[in-house]
Amino acid sequence: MGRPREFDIDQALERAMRVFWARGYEGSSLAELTSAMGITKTSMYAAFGNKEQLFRKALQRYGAGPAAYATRALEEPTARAVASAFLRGAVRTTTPPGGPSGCLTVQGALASSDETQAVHDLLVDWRNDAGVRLEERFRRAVNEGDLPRDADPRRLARFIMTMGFGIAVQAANGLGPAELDEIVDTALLGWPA
Amino acid sequence: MGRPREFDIDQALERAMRVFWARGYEGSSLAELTSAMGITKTSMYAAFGNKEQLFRKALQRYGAGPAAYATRALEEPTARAVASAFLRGAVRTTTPPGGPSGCLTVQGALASSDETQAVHDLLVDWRNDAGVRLEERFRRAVNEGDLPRDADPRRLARFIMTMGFGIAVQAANGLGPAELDEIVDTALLGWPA
DNA sequence: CCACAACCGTACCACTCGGTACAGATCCAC
DNA sequence: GTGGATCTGTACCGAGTGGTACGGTTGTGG
Repeated sequence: MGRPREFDIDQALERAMRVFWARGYEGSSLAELTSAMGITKTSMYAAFGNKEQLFRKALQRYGAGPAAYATRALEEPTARAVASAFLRGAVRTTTPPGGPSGCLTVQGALASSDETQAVHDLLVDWRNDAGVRLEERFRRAVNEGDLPRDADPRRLARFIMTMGFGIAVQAANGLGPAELDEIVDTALLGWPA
Repeated sequence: MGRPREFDIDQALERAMRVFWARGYEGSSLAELTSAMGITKTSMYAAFGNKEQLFRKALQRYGAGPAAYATRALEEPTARAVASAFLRGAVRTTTPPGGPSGCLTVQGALASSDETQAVHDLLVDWRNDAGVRLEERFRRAVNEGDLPRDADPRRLARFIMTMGFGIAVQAANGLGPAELDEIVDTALLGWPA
């Protein structure tokens, strides 16, 4: 039906994701986005709707790609292994050799002007969801006796999430994976049991 | 001498600081800034130079005001007390009852477009300086026998800074002081000695 | 009292922003 | 091969951006 699109929609989305990752939502202009995607504004609007929807799809891709470590970590056998895998995944993702430093979901829109509020809220939910999944995993660990009975899963999950966010900022600050791994080691010193 | 200015420059700067705090550098338009400051663009340019210099002065004010806890914490007698005071100060500053949540130096310009690069770099330096001061304090603690001889001051400082940044993100995410204090407790469980 | 210096407000500047109208190009189904 | 559907590029839109020119206003020093 009709003229087929001349660009690879997947590759274009990947490139848009990287721009958002490096520049944040507000800092990414349509000009830079479409230039990186190798298409014109018109094609972008036809394929993705508008800037906000492009960001939403880029965020989905981020969750399924670079941030998939967060979901994979939940499958580790013990709570400690989950925490460790989560944080080390965060380290690797926020310091990719050839890509932008930091975390898309943190740099995307931490502060919010009126018009970016929707995106801001979207990211708040995204980050909170990640924390909830971690909390549920730790709750399971308590039930399974993997964590002490008096351990507080919510508290532990919030602690790990806090470390993850902090790692994202440190990565944006210029710290490399080796230094961040040391920080993770330090953070896990007080881990229960 | 000429006509004296009709507004309180200190109060105007305070209000500008709060706008930057809530909106970030890019998200703060001159219209919103000057409206909050209660002056016109012309007066703002006459008094502060331009948007970037206004931000620099707002950042100075932030360091001397809301973020002064970071310097005060260094005066605590033990390394543990320093770490605790630092993080609890971060909690209180990032969750002010009537003010914007989060930390100006984190939300200000985490991601950087080309034109905000200067501000971005300024904030990177600011954050790194805070880490260095903490590191020096912990090094002193090792020398004084307050921390174990095999403790790594830089590593500990980076860990505490990471927690501070994470707390800022969690505050922007909606967590309150009580929940953040719990996280601080959890973080300090593994503190040496 | 008056000249000069500084401040204030309006009106404006070039530019960029996200977004769109429209015409031409390119394909598939019939 | 032709109609209709879709994609592409250009040219454009109104609104908002940071920043400024300029004339009117308000003060102080001589």
